[in-house]
Amino acid sequence: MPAYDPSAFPPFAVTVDLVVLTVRRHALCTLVVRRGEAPFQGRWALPGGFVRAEEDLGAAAARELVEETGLCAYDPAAPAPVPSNGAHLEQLATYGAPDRDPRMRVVSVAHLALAPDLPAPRAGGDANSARWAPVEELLGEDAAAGAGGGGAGTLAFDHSRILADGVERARSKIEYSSLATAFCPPEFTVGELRRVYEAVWGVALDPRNFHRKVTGTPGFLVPAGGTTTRQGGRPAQLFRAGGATLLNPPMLRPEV
Amino acid sequence: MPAYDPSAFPPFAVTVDLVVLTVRRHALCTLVVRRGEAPFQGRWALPGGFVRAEEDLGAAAARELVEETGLCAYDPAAPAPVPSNGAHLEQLATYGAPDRDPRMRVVSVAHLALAPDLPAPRAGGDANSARWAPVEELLGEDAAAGAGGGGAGTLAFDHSRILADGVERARSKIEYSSLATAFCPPEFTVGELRRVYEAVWGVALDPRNFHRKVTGTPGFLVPAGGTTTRQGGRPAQLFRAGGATLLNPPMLRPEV
DNA sequence: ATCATAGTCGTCTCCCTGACGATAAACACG
DNA sequence: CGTGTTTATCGTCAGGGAGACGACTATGAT
Repeated sequence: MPAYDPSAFPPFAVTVDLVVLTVRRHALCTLVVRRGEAPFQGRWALPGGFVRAEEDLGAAAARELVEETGLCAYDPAAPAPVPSNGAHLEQLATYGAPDRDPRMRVVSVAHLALAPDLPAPRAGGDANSARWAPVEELLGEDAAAGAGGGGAGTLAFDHSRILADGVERARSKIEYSSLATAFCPPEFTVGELRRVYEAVWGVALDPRNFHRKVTGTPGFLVPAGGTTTRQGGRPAQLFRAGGATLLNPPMLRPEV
Repeated sequence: MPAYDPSAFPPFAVTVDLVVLTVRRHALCTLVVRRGEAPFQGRWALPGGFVRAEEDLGAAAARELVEETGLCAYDPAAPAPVPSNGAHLEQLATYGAPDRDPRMRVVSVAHLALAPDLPAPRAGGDANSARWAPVEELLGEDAAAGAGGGGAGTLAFDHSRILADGVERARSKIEYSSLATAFCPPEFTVGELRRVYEAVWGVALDPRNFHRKVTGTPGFLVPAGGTTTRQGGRPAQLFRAGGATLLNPPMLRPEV
């Protein structure tokens, strides 16, 4: 085995790609930007960019998140003071197939961000080249776009795979953590939280059992001023996310 | 935002580091190698190495695994034919703090490998510079080594963090998947599987309830010839891993 | 023969969950 | 102003799974 030689290593570019998920109009959506350049020109892609020379991976992801959405990533270690435009950010996985970028060897550290519903995307200054796309539309949950897998509306590079991995991570993680509150504004109702679960999982949940589960789990929700708001029918109690991060026992998504 | 310019990117080195876990003598152990060079010379570190120019990340990890242990990583997609010296291999996370290697900017894609108990480590030809170290000894589950966190026996670089993340991944993943069988030989008894859980979680489990759970979960275990073996008392039935990869409902580790 | 060690089968109770009835509090109508 | 609709919230009930154990079985060690 060759010795660890700092001067003889293959040159890599390292980027971060972002899977930014939100719930809009009862559907799970992700932020995509239109490519203006050579490979996959005109196709939609996940936002991302190069990691700078003296920048940590998480910092690069947070920087890209601000540039693309204006969202401020909050540290999971921090206590309650979540800014109103805060988003959950975590590392997802790293993708480095030799041919994933035809121009050169690029290793991309994908990150997953969960954000509450936002007014409109602003692509770092360039408008209309970014949008919230329903995940179902991009992934075609039902075997999209004929043979080969490279359907019409599929994302550039291996971004479809990255998106699929990010969505699956989000779907499984809200089972056993309180992460679903990251999709909600600072104060929210039980019904709003339930609609988040329904949108992410793509299923319908029983309102009564859901209410019992989330209000009965200590530390999950704390009443926020006991106030109410309206969204249709009877006013609902407002909550904010409690300190608990782990849901035990978990709330398993219904099978089949 | 600067355009995607392939010729102007900061130079990175990309490596893979391996958290190879196994269960030896009732204890969760990991493979560590002794560093012979400049930074952290003489300290123990996780095995790893550079990703080659035309090599996929997973391939690089599998190559390192063979070089260090002789273990052959099997693809999770593959069916039953698991080689006797096969190991589970999956990507863990990527670590890229700017100062994690004092010599240059190195981004390391850590991987997690789970292997059955092996005779003895062979460090790619170099013996006695590799060993199976009990995880508890390396991580000091009980706030090891005074202040600062850089205790006496701690690993080089940020490898203690990587190891901790890998161990936590393994601990949580055997809850809801059949991954614990990766620590066992192709044929094993329920008691051996239980001792794996006990070693990984560091708890004692009720043999009766454990037996009921694993034999009652369809697809988890399949009887292997109905044969028996001895390990002390009454002979036990032999099983091999079934096709099921997900455990539903999960087997949650006891709290506190 | 007796003991120690493991494996395996049962039982009992508690808690959680899914299914679903019932009530409450707002709004949109006519 | 009543009625219907929508949503929130509380209750009830049956079934399943898990923790706590008792009991029995089949080996080897003494």
